[in-house]
Amino acid sequence: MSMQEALRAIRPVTMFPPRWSSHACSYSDLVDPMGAPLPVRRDVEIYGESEPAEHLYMVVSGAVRTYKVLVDGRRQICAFHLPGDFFGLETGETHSFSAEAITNSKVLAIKRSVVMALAEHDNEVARQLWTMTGAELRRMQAHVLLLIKTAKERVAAFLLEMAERTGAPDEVDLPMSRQDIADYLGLTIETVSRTLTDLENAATIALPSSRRVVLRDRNVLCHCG
Amino acid sequence: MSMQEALRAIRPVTMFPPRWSSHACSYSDLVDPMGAPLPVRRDVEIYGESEPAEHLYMVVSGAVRTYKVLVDGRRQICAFHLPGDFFGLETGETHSFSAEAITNSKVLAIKRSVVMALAEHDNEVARQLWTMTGAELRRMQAHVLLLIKTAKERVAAFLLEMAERTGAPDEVDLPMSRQDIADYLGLTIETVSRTLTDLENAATIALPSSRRVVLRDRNVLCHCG
DNA sequence: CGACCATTTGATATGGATCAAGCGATGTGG
DNA sequence: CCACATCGCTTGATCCATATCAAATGGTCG
Repeated sequence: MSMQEALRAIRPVTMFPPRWSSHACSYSDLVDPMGAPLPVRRDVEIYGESEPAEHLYMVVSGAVRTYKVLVDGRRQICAFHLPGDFFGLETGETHSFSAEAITNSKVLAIKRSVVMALAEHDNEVARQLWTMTGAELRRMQAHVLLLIKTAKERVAAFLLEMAERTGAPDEVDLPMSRQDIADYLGLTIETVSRTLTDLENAATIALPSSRRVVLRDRNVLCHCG
Repeated sequence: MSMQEALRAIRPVTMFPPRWSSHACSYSDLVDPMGAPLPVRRDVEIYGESEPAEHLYMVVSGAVRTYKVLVDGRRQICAFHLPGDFFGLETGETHSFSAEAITNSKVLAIKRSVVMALAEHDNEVARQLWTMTGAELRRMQAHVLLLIKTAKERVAAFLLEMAERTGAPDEVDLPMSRQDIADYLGLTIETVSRTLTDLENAATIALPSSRRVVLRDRNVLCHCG
């Protein structure tokens, strides 16, 4: 039985209606049992860093960012999570990041205790948990390699990554703002914007609108920028 | 039974004498079964990236670096591994990095197939594997946060990390060269050197020798540099 | 239409890279 | 035992990619 099958097999216990008001309280206060996919509105926090990690999550629709804010206010986005992606599966007792919906999204919240109990008896579930964490690790390793490259290389790699992950071969609809992209790539919005303009001028990409990118020359994108 | 106890319980099958000649062939060609700690000389490769990941490793003594070399020759050191640390435990079929001894070291090589078989029957071993990967993930996340900071902050954080990990409260003996540090922090040797000199001039650290650092003001080091 | 927000574009500043030279240990051969 | 080569590290001078500051543009919603 795969992880996802296992998760699906858990009978929804309760479904909470989407009636919290903006940032008033944390999403995770409300989602105690595992339930049906829950709507989260744009920019609403799903959990905060250092909160106890009682759940892990799967994106059903929309997009989620996990991030950390440094003391001086700088924000580093750790990852973007798209439909099908799990997030919040750190092994420790508390979350190491915060998570917010980028657009109105639906996420499935799963009680850690339930998964852990399942893993106890089902080796396959335990292995899936490990594999998922390993995939996350690989992504972080790739991110480290990104951060030592030039602005052009980072933006190009980001576009390729997004194209890859959304499945669309050479057209991407970005759910996130320039600020989100900048905070993910360790750049400023101005540099991201300028780099995109440069790529467009070089006919490597096209920008029908600011959130829509057409990859016109994957080859050039791959070989740096 | 803990992971380490489990690993200890595996009877050494063969011990290979340390008789390979420098880079002539990969260390991992020689270490087929799990055996007693094996000596690896300074700068000798333990495994290369994209080699099949047949083993995972534990540092017994010395220090190991895992790294990746980009097409243009830049090298990014992903992690330093000190005695007691495991490395090479990616979940995929092949290693995603290369590993080399920084100083003459001893490493324990463990067959993945043996560990996997063990994990199959022993939930505790499976859980340990997961926890270790989770710890690695956290370290990578911390590394990403490092790479968006200033040179001074990176160097300060590096010194604190090393002090933390070696256990010595305020004196560190660095096993690695300035180039290693630079490639870990995403800086140049010149910048690392200058930053250390600045910290010394500010009486935040002392440098009895280039490889030995005394932390004189942890507080200042924590609050940036 | 007008306010607002995200994005782009322009001008300037700067942190760290690069290029280049000097210095201090360690080791080797005469 | 000392000249000398080597290697890792430090220091200095200059350059450049990206940040920063500032303003213009454009799209969206009341």
